[in-house]
Amino acid sequence: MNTSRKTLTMADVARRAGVSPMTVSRAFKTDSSVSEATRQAILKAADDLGYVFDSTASNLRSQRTDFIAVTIPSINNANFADTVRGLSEGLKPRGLQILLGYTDYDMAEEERLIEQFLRRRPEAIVVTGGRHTPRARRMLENAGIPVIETWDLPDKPIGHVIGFSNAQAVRGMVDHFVAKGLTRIAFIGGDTTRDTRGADRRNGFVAAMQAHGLDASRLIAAGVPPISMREGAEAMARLLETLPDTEAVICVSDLSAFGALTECQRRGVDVPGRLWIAGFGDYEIAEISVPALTTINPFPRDIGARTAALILDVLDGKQDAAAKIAISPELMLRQSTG
Amino acid sequence: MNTSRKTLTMADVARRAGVSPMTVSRAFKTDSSVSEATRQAILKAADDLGYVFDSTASNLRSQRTDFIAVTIPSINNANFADTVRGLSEGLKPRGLQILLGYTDYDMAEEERLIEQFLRRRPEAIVVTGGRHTPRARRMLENAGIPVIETWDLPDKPIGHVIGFSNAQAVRGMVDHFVAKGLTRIAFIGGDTTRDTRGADRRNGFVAAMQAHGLDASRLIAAGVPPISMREGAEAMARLLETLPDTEAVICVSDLSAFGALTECQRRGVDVPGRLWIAGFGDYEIAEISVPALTTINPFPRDIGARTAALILDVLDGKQDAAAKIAISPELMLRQSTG
DNA sequence: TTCTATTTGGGTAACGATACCAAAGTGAAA
DNA sequence: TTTCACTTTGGTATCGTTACCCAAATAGAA
Repeated sequence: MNTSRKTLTMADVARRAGVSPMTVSRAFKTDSSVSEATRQAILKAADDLGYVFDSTASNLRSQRTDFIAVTIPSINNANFADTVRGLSEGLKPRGLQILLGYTDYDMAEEERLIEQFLRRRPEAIVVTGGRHTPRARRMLENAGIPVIETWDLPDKPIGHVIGFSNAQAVRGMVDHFVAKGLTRIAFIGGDTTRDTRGADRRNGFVAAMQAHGLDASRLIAAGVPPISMREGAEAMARLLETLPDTEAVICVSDLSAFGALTECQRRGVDVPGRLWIAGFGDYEIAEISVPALTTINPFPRDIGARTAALILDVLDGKQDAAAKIAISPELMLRQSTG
Repeated sequence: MNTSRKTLTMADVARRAGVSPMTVSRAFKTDSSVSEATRQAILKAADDLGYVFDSTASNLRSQRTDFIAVTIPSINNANFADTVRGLSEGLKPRGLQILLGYTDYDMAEEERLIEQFLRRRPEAIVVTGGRHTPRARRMLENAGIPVIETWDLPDKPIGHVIGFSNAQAVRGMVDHFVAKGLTRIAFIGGDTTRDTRGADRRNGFVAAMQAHGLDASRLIAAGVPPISMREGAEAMARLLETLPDTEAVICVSDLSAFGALTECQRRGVDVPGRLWIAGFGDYEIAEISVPALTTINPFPRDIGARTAALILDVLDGKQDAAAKIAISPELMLRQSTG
């Protein structure tokens, strides 16, 4: 095919099709005014030559990249993956490309990522959470593009917000347990504030317990966040040894909850007979494990879908004020809690 | 801060720092020849103004984007996520950015994605699997950049290959079961060839069974790939009803294997007492579930890390011939198989 | 002090597409 | 036929950075 390594440009295509480069440019845009006949001739010529449209030139001249920058804490998390899926499905019809990066739950890394991304001139930027380094915050404020914070409801948003209060969601779970007559409730989570949403959940747990006048000190720290199944199992082992009279455990995520459940299975501890276990996130495993896990569904895909819809509205000028969209997480009661 | 919406350029920074734009450009590259004093002054000036480097212009002029395009079947799969992690960690020190897209196990979608990506002029492109539409294959062949196919060992690679034979990996599992004296072995997988690696695994199962002179017809089709926990559970229900004398089941992935296991738990079928179950992928759940699942570890992270290393070598000109790197998946024997 | 390396900084053109403006072509109405 | 409204095509300059080439400054050697 294209054996010569010389770069082909629209000028080459234009020459072959007997038109001007300008017309070639138009032929490659769906909505522009070229007669269908010439467009087909041009696309044919381009195909014959093996021409590949060069976005880098287009980006510079048109000052549009069609990139939407998205940062998530981890690429290996089904919840965030669902948000990205919702986002990308909403953006695809408009030809917007996601520029995805993960911060590894590290705000310094997030700052670096945001800086790298802004250099690439995205049309908008979506970040996870409402907490950032001061410099990251400043960069976002001055970026001159729509900024959407997700998975949280920060007090002082940078721009748009689509999320929920992690603390309040956990409070709902605690309220439910207390209503069922439980008092000795524990929380399993990471041992730092690195995962800020995880820390918010723990804070929500403590606040809710205190609001009920209950002991909020049954906190099992299970290593550096994000904690997963293994850490959940280890934490449960410690819980069973140090606080054997615990009646229920709320875990920072379904993954740690499932790990905790497996530890009970290994030790012959009956769930929910002797101990209740709940998670967070409504991962697939929560629904299918035996027993199925009570959890909280924050509708990750919706977060993504609504973020996409918002971005399109803002880019279309249909939305000028900063939006604040609250998602209502749903308590999913299953067998692991009675 | 930067209230005016007018775009700042290097010329603005140059004026403020009292140097030429050319020197500003040098100050933003780490290895170029500017005195440390002027560099600091320039960076200070840039920071004062709120200048943000414009990659789009840089990309065009330098004909380098520092993008590595990567397509994976699904963003919601821990195996592929691990590969991406290995990749991005290997590429980060060189300032290479991953441009990630997912095909949803659809070759037509992969073709569209590849076309979109090539327009952005990446330095290299990594694809999952060795099967593509003819047009996608042609585009990759003519892209003029390194192409790496992963997670497979195709007969006719486009360029470089880093992967393993899915069929052969499953054959190892069958061999093990047969050596243990089992003969009635079933396979649970998706019901189309949409997931080509999944289809390869099923083919490997059939070939291995036939090689042993055993009945290879115990194939449970469990819906449109990729199948996950729920489909695994449904398939197991069907298997237990239609072929109750089955001694062992190999599942196309650990997720479906775990789903199958939960169905056994719901029905009181003892695993491994009455039935063995094995998966593929060595997901975290395989190690922690009760019983732990026998599986095959294809070292997804290694695939990514070695792909990154290969890309760097090729870009450095240290590697000119097409590499063919075979990963050896490891059989992980756990409690679910005796 | 003179002269040769070496470092540091500047000028100019170009990367390849498209925004903007203008002209030519087309068909219907007058 | 002429005019007008509209569609289709072309010409030119430009987006913001950097490759390339060269000059000035500085350092070190003789």
